[in-house]
Amino acid sequence: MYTPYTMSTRGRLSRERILEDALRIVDSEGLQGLTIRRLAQELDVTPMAVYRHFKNKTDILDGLIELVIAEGQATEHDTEGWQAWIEVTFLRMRASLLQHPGVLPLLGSSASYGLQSLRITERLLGKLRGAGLGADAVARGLHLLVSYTLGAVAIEVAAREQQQSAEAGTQQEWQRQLRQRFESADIAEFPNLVALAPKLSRFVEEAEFGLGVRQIIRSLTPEA
Amino acid sequence: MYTPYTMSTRGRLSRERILEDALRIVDSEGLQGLTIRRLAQELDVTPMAVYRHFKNKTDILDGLIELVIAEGQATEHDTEGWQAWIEVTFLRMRASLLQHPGVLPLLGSSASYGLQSLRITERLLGKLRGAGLGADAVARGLHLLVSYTLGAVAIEVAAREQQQSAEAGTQQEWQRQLRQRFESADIAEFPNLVALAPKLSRFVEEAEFGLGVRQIIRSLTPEA
DNA sequence: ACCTGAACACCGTTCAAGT
DNA sequence: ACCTGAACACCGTTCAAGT
Repeated sequence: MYTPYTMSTRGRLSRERILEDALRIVDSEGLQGLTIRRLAQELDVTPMAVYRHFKNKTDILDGLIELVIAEGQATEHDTEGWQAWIEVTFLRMRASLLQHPGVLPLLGSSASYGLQSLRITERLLGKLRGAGLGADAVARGLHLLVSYTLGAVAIEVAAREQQQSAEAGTQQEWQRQLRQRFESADIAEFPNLVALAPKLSRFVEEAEFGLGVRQIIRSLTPEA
Repeated sequence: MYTPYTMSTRGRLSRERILEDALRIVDSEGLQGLTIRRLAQELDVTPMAVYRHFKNKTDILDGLIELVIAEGQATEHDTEGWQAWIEVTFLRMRASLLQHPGVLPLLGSSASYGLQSLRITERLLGKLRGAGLGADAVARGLHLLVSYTLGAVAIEVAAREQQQSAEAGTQQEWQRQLRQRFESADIAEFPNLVALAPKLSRFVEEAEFGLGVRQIIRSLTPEA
């Protein structure tokens, strides 16, 4: 029997395909653009079809985080030297999160204990222990690096959004607007912010993030 | 003319009173519990009355962040010594965010350029410059400390939620469940995670957070 | 100036039914 | 087994009206 509908180019539904479409929607329209109904429309299907593969919307959101983390392949490289390896790994982590800024708010909620996250953590712990660090230094080192990366990306995304909504195309224009805001404030006095604004606004660049990671790595090994 | 309704014990509407009620709802029911309709009900008012004071829901959410930051009074202390002062400031920041975990997802979105945030930043910059650090060290130091704090709190909140939803009352019970999950995983091999689990799960405590902050502070001053 | 009421265009999710 | 259709109890927000 020939059934043209089930043979359509879009193929059949699956967790994978649903998550891919969901991520595309989040990338182009933000997290709030992702609704079950909108997603179903993208999949050429009724909203309820999605519930055959995910138990609810939270389930989809948890899957999205895992997808982004897996896609990033943060630990899939063989950089020489454990310190350089760690640095590259976190640079990749940052890059993959920045590619999907919409999922960031999800990290602060409840997931990140998925299989993909655990795998990356396992590999990082292995590298740090292999470098000869003690158990305490390893644990604190991981915590410092992961926390710094999550926070830095969150700040970077927020800064980019501000910059966009302020219609400040260039960095110079954005700095000019920031300075203006500082100076016209109620208290009218943010001398340090004004003086350091150029340095502070540099932290939306990969190079500066890398310096931060390196500084943390350096602080893990008592020089001797 | 006596008009009992406007003299009610709840008083009149204002931005302040709306934000206070909104924060109470977020604290007790989470961010998704905060709806305009629910908020209006709490205020004994029609949903539309809220729109007289806030242009939309985003406006309310931005206000919430500022309220939490202001309430925290992170810089309102006079601890002796710049390093101790910085440490206390970030410990306070962590504490106030943990008191209102519901607002955390908002930090990763778009605000944090409000007046309260800028004031805290200004004071931190002043302290760091006063300690004799160069402009680059000050900028990177602030970035490291703020990023670390945001990330660490996000992880801490996620961990607490996981712990709660797993109905793991005690730390021991939680560790037992985690270990079980590692060992029953598909790949079945997370040796480092299993070995270090006790150390890793300690990072939901103030003392460990403080150690992280101190390590960053130490890395700012080239020992000499 | 400040609040109300009714309406519009959406949500996530349940349930019973189709093939 | 997998998908549909209709319905339920909600959303944020606009608009015109009341006092």
